[in-house]
Amino acid sequence: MSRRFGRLPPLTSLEGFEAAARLKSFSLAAEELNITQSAISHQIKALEAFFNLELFNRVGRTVELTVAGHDLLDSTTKALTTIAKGKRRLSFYDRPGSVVWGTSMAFASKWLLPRYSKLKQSVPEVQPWLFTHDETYELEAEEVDLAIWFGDGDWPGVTATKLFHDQLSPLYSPVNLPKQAIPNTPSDLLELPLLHDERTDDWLSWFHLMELEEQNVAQGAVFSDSSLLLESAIYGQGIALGSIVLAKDLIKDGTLIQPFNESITSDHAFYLVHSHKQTMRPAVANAKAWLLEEVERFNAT
Amino acid sequence: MSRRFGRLPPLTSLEGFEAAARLKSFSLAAEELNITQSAISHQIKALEAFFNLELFNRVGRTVELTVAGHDLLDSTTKALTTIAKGKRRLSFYDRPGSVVWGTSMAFASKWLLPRYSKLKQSVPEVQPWLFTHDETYELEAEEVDLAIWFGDGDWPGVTATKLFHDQLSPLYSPVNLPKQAIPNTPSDLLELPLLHDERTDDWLSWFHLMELEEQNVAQGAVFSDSSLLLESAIYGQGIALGSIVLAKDLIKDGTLIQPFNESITSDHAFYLVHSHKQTMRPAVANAKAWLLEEVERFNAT
DNA sequence: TGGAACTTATAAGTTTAACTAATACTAATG
DNA sequence: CATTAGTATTAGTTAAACTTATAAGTTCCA
Repeated sequence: MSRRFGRLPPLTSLEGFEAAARLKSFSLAAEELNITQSAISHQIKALEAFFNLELFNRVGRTVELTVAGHDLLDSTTKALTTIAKGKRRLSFYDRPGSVVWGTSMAFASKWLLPRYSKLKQSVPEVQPWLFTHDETYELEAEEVDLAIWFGDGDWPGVTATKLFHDQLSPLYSPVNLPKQAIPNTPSDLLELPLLHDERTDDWLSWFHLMELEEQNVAQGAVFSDSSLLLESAIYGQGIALGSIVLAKDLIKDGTLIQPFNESITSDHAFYLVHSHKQTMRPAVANAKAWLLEEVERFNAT
Repeated sequence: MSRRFGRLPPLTSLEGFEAAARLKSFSLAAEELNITQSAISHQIKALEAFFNLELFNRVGRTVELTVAGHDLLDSTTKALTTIAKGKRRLSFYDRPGSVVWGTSMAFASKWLLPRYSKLKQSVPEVQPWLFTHDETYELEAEEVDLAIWFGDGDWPGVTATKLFHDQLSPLYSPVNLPKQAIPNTPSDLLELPLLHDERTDDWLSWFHLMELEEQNVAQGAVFSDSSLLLESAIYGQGIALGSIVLAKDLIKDGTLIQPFNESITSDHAFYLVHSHKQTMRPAVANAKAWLLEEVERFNAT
């Protein structure tokens, strides 16, 4: 029977090599790994013998990687990173309830967080970790078990389940917005500070939907984060063209008022995303099931 | 100073773990790695102690991975694969001229191969390895140094340099096509067998360009590989709507005739692609430089 | 039902790879 | 040119990895 990976280089030496290559010094590498400089020297020598190649040029009292050494560093770093991440993943099995979520600030604060107590009730063992990040795309779903991304659902290498389409409609605070400012007709809105999403032509689309053409909507504050947009509206700083999905709870309890039923629908949606390559811990599977149920319930109301 | 990857698990044990997990047997793993069953047992135990987790359920005289074990297998396989590929990359430094090319069959046979002797002249030390593959996308540029891909140039994680846009025009063999069949006007073509690319509406586009609308072009052979398409035309089997870029040499030496100057231009182009993450061996850099020069010369004619 | 055929696990001893200590060597520095 | 700061080497030590031998448990089948 023949091995799957052929004869591998001495794996322990790779750790020393990586440190030496990164720090450009055998001594510093030795210090970092709490072994002697001599040990590093031996490790490098073993690797050089294995590959039958010089990995470092010894110039004076310094060392620098050869081209081959550089090449080896690439794959070594990648491999060790993979192992380190794997170790981190395994550490979650110690705390069997851990589920690592990756979501935008807005989704976390306006949807997920308000439902955490329900999650706790429904799946008591789940102990969530919440990682928020600005852009939908940034993470390679490696350390995150479940992510919520906003987009068109077309991401390679992941499993994406649509949760809900986003819809935008004007929203204001009945408490904090000055009484005389409260809008009765769509054109009243033009008298108010308009609060914008990053896509500043959304307001234009909305007025277009209401058959009010060619309005000047380029006034008012712009928020990169739609959670801040809603909060600004809550503070009475104007009228937001906000997500009625994210604001649903706030609308229900009267914190925000949606004066007109009309809303513009985005072609983007919120998706539940996870790696289809990685193994799913039981707690993660439970949390996923809970989320999908909760979304269904949410969509039904 | 603290280590970059934290304390790593015993790396040698990972190889044993991978084999045991894959083969679902400690004994078979031992056989594969030419060590004893006992050694595997110890390795697994060491890993289980390190992670403080069961990696296998021992059921009767068989073993099966736990969920955590499955998870660890994911990252271990990935890491070991990376190391094995890294080793393979380093092996090319032994034969310092090796350059691994990845191209489509068509580009290899119609463009690259005819120029190999020039490459040899210009960069004598280069010893090329040619990997052909059907689809542009399939390879993660890991073992391939230089690839030529056909597409829109928008691929993540790689450096892509445009070589030339593709253009399609009718082509036939003056020798093998029956004399009476030789076309004088575009509409003559409709009397001949039309040879197609996979995108079978290209012929329609060409007739449209010639202001001959709504023709029935759905006759004749279809080739998945544009190299075969040209060869079919060379054999006189019909008239191909072929790439005048790939066929340039053949047109020049009279093997193929391009009866009309008009050609349709694709929005896709040929790109030279390589990883921007991986280190480039000197021979690869030389080969790249040669290719770009050669393409410039080719485009100038 | 009992024992042959396979497993994995364990205890004890061995080998070998990895590491240390001490020192040699070399290049840079002031 | 001595000092300092790095790597290399040699020889010896330690600890990890492995082997041998055996135990203990399952499965299979006569």
